Amino acid sequence: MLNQSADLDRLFHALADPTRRAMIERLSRGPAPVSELAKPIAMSLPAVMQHLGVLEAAGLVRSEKSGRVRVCAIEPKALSQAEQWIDARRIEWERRLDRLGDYLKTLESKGEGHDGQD
Amino acid sequence: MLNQSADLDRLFHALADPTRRAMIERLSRGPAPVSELAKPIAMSLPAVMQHLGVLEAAGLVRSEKSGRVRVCAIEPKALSQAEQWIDARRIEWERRLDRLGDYLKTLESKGEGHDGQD
DNA sequence: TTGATAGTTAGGCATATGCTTAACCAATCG
DNA sequence: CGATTGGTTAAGCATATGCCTAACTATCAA
Repeated sequence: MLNQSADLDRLFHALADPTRRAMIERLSRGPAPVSELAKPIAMSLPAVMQHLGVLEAAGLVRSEKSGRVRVCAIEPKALSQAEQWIDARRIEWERRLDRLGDYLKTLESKGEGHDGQD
Repeated sequence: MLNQSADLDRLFHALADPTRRAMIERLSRGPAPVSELAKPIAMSLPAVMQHLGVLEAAGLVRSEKSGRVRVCAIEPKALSQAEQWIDARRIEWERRLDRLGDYLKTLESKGEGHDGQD
């Protein structure tokens, strides 16, 4: 659990590209060899491989060579790590709003007749 | 709902930096002026402003000037957009595994005595 | 009105990213 | 074997990103 920040860097960076997201979308429908991943992408194969490298470095995809084809598959754990970070923020934010709401209610019941806006 | 992809690009890109995530973490505990955001960051003010710009461009943060201070606040809708994309992938992926599971169960009950591994 | 505070603009520079082409390697297939 | 298919490596280049310093503007306070 050390240096989780660098993991998140790689994770979100990997997701910040439409080509890479398209690759993930394809892979979430099932494993595929590199050439099939590349098919719908208007780009040279080496470029596709580089994107794949980014996805693997982020832990989002794992791939294995069998014969001369490299089969890629999604690694859903990484995705949920990203989700967890976002979730944690949302929870913090909502808790804050709840506290604020409680506070405002307290004001309301204590000093009837004030107009205390945030 | 046009060109949602560019939105996601900006969104994930904004999240792919530890300084920017730290700013979001701070803001999810409540609004703050730029100078307070900058305090824990070992970086020049202009650099912090640039990060803020990225966050605003991504729709993650909104800010407003009152007097000579600019007060920043989190914009939680943007975060949930990112979450939605991730969620959609997870759902696709899980549905696929369910189908696969069903299929394997079918095989099992039809051809008892085979050893059909994936 | 002068000075301090908070932010902004401009310009520049080092490194990272996203792509390309060309050449190369390794498993099939005829 | 020799050609083809699928992937890989290397080198190079254009643009984007992340930072800096210096100079500037706009409040607020004495």
